[in-house]
Amino acid sequence: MNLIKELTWRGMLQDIMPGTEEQLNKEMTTAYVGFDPTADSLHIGSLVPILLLVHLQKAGHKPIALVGGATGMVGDPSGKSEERNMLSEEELNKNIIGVRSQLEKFLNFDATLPNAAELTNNYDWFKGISFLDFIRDAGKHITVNYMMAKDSVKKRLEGDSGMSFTEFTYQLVQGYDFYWLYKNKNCKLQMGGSDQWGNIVTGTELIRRKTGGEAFAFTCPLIKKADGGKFGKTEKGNIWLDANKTTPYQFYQFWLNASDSDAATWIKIFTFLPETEINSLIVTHDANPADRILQKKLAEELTKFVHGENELEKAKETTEKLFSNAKASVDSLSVEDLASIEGIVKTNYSAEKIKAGVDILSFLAENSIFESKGAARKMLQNGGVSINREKITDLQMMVDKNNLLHNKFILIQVGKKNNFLIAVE
RNA sequence: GGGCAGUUACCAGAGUGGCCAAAUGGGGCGGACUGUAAAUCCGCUGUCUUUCGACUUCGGUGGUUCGAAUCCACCACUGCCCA
Repeated sequence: MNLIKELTWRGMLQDIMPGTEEQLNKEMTTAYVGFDPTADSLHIGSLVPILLLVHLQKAGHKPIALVGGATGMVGDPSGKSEERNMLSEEELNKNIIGVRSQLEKFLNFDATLPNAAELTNNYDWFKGISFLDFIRDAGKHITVNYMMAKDSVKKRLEGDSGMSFTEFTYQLVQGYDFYWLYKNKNCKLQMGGSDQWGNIVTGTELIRRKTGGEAFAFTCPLIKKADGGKFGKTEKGNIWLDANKTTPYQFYQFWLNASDSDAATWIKIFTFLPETEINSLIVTHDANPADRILQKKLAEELTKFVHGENELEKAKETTEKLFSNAKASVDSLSVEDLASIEGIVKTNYSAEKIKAGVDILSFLAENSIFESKGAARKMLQNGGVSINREKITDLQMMVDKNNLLHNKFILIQVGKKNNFLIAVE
């Protein structure tokens, strides 16, 4: 399989350095992608770089995932309009462990393979390099003029928040990573998001000047929504790959909610389905967009990829229960149905209080569905709250045992998509 | 070290003594329409609260004033220029 051709039709190729394809065709090539340990889990924004590594390995090359323990301490100015806050070392270490364990799920680390994946942490080599060593070894080979010409730097110089020396140095630090991997692991290729292009090129430049060797690079486009919105953010923040932070159900829902135009682009990027299959899916989808064939397939494939078959099934079941009969009365949900709903917010509530009756505002606030009664009131007035699928507009309403489903549950919806299940016992 | 400009809510950005919880735009949330899309339209968006009202906000601390985001002093931070 030709990696470059594969990535091209999938729309995963933005910039590519001349000679990269030849290099890949010539021999098994080692390539790396860097991941930022800014949080203890990766989110779906990191999914594309991960997929680059997976595709690379599938094509018979050797992937290295680099966790930026050192670079994380510096802070990448790319795409940032302001100086970043520094993470404490402790936080950083926690994050590195989290990120590392996730990457392990997606790549094949079987050491018997010639192209087994590898994980590295650039802190391992940076910790032994002194500042003086660094500015002599790396700094001497790259001019400030060169570094200033980078987009990430230029933007910050033109802006009005300035840039610290620390962040200015970032590209050199990242460049040194590439050089180090080139020298020690025969890594000749770096991949990443297109915002990384500048940093990556500094690396190839450093390699060329220090060793006279040749290194290559390509980047993938940054994923955007068709309406220009930020990808991967919802009202609840990032979509994480960690099931504890974003449940598989929420994860599944995120993809299911993709717009038509996004779904067609995303299914190529985020799934491994072959071109012919995707094309026919698109045709089917266009014939009847309301069925959302693309969204469903996208959501299925990805949830399976990230969380596994089991979790996918559960996510689909929950979706089925909460949405497919949304118009039907709640009575159609059995005790088992309700008890086994997974992935949504569940809370317990005291049976005594229900027996006595609670006013709706207190009830919503006490169950942390809203932060305060005031917030609950506003939402109620906006017509955004349903109890057991019936829209509530009466602010005085009392919640009591008549509202219990199967004597035990209360199903609350805020908006169309936010479901809460209260178990009363 | 010197000079100049600035710091307002999630972001951008108006407001330069009372009509300011603070314009406007973006973002976010909710509603209508739909397909759990997109586009469009409508509402909400400091906190708490029985929509009364109370409380806390305009970098920080003090002050002037009946009254301060607005005036004064000092401090902090940021940017630009000079050394």
